[in-house]
Amino acid sequence: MIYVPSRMGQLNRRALLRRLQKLGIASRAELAKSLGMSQPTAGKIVDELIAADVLEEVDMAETSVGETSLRGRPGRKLRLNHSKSRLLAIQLGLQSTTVTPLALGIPDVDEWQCQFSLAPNESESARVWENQLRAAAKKIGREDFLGALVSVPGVLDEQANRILFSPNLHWTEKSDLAQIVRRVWKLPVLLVQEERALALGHHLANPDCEDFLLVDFGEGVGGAIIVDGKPFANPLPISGEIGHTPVLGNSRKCGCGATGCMETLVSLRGLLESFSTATRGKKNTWPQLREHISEKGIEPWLASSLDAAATAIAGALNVLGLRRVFVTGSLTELPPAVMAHLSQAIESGSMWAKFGRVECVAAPRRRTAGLIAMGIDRLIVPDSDTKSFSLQKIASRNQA
Amino acid sequence: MIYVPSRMGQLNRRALLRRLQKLGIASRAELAKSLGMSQPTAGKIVDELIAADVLEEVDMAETSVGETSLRGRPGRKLRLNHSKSRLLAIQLGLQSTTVTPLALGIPDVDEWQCQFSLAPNESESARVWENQLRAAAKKIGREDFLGALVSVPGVLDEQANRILFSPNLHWTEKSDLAQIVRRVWKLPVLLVQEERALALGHHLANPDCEDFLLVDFGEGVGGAIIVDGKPFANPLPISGEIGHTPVLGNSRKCGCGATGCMETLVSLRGLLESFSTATRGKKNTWPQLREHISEKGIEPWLASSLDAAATAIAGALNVLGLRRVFVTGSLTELPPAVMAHLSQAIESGSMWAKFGRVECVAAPRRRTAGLIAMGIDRLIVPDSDTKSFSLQKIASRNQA
DNA sequence: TCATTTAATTAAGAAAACTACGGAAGTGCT
DNA sequence: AGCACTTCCGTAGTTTTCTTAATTAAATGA
Repeated sequence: MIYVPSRMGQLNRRALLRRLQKLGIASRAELAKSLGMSQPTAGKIVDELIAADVLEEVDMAETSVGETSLRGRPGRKLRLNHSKSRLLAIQLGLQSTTVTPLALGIPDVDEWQCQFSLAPNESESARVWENQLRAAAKKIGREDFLGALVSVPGVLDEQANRILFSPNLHWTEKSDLAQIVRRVWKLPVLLVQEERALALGHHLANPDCEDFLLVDFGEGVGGAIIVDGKPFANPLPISGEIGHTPVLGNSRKCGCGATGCMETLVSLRGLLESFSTATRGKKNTWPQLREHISEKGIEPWLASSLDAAATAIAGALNVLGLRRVFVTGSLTELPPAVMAHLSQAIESGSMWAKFGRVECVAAPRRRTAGLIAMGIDRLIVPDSDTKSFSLQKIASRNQA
Repeated sequence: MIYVPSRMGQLNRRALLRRLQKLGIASRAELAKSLGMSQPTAGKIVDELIAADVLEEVDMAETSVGETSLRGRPGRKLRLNHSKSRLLAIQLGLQSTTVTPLALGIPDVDEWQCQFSLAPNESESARVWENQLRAAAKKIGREDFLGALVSVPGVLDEQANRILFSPNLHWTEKSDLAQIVRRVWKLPVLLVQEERALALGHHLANPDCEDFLLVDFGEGVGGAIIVDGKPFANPLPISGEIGHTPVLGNSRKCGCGATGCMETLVSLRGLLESFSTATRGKKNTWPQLREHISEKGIEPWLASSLDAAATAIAGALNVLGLRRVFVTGSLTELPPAVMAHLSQAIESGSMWAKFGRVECVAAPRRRTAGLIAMGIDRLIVPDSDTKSFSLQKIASRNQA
């Protein structure tokens, strides 16, 4: 059954759900007080969300929370429905695709129920992929999902739900991925840019961090921005493309077509290329690199690459007015000296370091959490796109 | 008389006023249709705003607008009140301070009624400044202003209405400028960061441009960002600090305390320094530079400085997902080849250029327009900071 | 057991939007 | 000029949604 937002004001519903995400667990009364809305309003919204299996009441016996004020009738605590799979998550990666059903609770680690590989350069990739999805669909079975969320790499047009540019998975540019998934599951489908999913996931798992830049090092270098607890977006279907910041004096060709992009230096391949050159071709694998660094420390060739990344990141921090960077991916697997160097270089280039502290720390990739966050935001309490608020009109429109 | 927002929902009022800013002139019916709200609602809001002297009806005889649908009763057109000074604008510059009353209509060029200079290194700058303001107050007389808007350089904490850091006007860091102005005029006072005012002004004058980066070249290099027609902001009192993006290989000391900031290369002083070096000290003035460039074109020393600026700008565009840059200030006074080079360099580093066009054009400084935009946004239709929307509560709170 | 305190629900009322309708103010045709 | 037609704007009454106030529920501690 698809969740149909009934007439209650969406803004309050969104606000309440966001707040609950932040608090993790809370009672109706706590939510009402914390949002400044009346108890009856909060109560009604909660009732609706429970009826729609979005929230669930928690038996307080099982959870040991000391937060409760000791006197008076204890509140019935609420949380995101942890016990029922409401979303279908699909991750499209370079080598493999994974699929899993998800409840709305925040998973500690990413776990995928199905995994299958797509041979690269397959002539009919889209068709093959669809068949693999069908197999996964059989395995997973029919639950009443609210929608499917697909994490995809590349440049994504969220409005049109289409991939504009994907240097490593060119076939996705021509196929309508959302359409394919919809054919298999007959659900609302939302494509989510990979890095943005990571950033959202980090935010959902660390709700106190409301403003940060996440930079993911892998095949390329991608970024995503959370401002005010929301993903930063704008009309252009591009954002956080920090890996393609030009680096003066760098002449490597990038997959994007340009020359000198920062990611040609610090992506997996970029680092290995520099490593190979520095060792005169003797060593060129990732484990060798790791070992090499832990023995020799940060050599000049590596320092200059890291500095290039730090420059781009510091520039982004200055322009965005942020003070926190979370780093995920390959760089976090190298000896800690690497992150230390990067962190130090970012700090020296960042304006905010003159007033306060700039943080740059490693973090795990939380893709499924990000997809959940997106699902809640876009499927469960959708934002009626209308910028002008005629609340009642919007409500009635949604009802239809 | 101070404008007290009465009970009508603020969101709709904001939306309506924004739309009218965008349209310039429109009737109640046009506004209602364009916003998707009902005519009675739009009518009521308009009536309120007229009563508060924020809007005025325009005699259609005088304006020749062909837009009107030819049949039916013609609507009574509305626009921002152009005939009455509602705001007091103050511009705090390095050499001089200027003051002027402003109506809400968008001025074509900045005009300031009073101007006075503050000798640098004055021991009691704050006190002297206050006295100068008092003189200006006498000259301007007592109109019923809604508030005062002060354009200030440096790093501004908008929340606290205080200057955190101002490398060229250190005395402003210690004094409470808002308090000083309030002592002179007894009005609500709003400090506005200089570059942000420029960006807002550009937006108000060109309402179709809803997303852009503005870069101002002068004593330093400052930037400001408009996303979705609104100034981009976040918790940190810093943003758009594009001039302090580190440039690899640049070892000039910056006023901010760091080394290698981009603005040490392309600020007025930075350019002249490079110019002087390139001509072995023979030439070092701005007119000489202008002439030199128009004779010799873009020499390598200049090209590399411009490329550094372009790199920072392109990086910002990629991260923010923007495709438009407006450049104001000194760079626009140089021969057109300079802007052409910059524009070209930005394009080659920007991701969006691979999908569509990236624009980089010169624009005039529209500071007063920016202050008006800020005044409308923050004084006339203030945004109740509350993020959770309990519309009625907010309304009653404002009433009190 | 009962007063106290806090939570949740119910009922009644108010705010701000909406729809529907009617008069006003134009154009264009006869 | 008169009349049909169209569009604008305001009034009146309705609907939606939130609020406050009152009530019931569920705990603690004397």
